[in-house]
Amino acid sequence: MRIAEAAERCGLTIDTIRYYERAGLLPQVPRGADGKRRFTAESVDWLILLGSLRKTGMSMKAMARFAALYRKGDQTIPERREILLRHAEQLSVKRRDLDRCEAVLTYKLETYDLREVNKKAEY
Amino acid sequence: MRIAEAAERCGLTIDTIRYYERAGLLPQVPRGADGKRRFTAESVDWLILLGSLRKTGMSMKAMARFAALYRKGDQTIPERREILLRHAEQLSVKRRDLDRCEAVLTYKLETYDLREVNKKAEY
DNA sequence: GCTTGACCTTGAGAGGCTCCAGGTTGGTAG
DNA sequence: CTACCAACCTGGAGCCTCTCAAGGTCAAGC
Repeated sequence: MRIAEAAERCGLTIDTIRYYERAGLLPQVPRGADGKRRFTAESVDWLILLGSLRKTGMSMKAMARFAALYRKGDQTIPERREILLRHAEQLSVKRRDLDRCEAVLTYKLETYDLREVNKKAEY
Repeated sequence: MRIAEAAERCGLTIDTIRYYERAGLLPQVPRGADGKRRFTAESVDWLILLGSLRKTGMSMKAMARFAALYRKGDQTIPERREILLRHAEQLSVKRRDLDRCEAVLTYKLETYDLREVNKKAEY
């Protein structure tokens, strides 16, 4: 498939995909006879993985490292495994950020409500 | 209190606080006779709110809008309320991102494990 | 043969920090 | 008293991650 379809399937934009390629985050993107990029189901999977990692805060540098390991072959699986495991831990940190924000918002909204009540009570 | 203490309490860096002030995200930061910024418990609360919003994806532009409303006084509370409510909805979107990433990671780790098993079986 | 649409590359610009150089001030040690 | 140090200040450069615009190529359809 071509870049437009790949973009739609993985949820990244066309520009971002090209940017990631330039940055070395994609393991070789073959081109058709027309010079245009061709993507397979696996490369879309890879993009989805990258997108997930990125959206949840992994840096491009770390993703580049991950991609480099991938290119080196299966003997790097233990290390890649480690990277993903460590990132999975980051997810709980992120969740805690969300929880904390939720608490702050709830509190803030409550104080707004209180003020509304007080205002009404004044008249 | 001074900026170092405020930074420690709200979890932002000193640089970020100054940056936010320049960007108009802080409702007036008074200075002492020495020309240095002074923060109160409330301004720390404000910084915590900003930090929470930022960490969970609100843009600085939106936060600037929020700050501008705040400066206009209590009659903007309904609108500020709306902004926070809408952001609270964003939190669930973020949570879904985390869930999706978790699923992707789990799947990926499983395939690594499978390969390990297969490799061992080959010999 | 001309237009249209999907792709291409290169490079600039935007958003959100982060860091650095160089300067001021206030308190403490000698 | 003076010298020094820590904590602050400002302005501006640099970095990361996109995002967009300009200008070019190519294939297909009218």
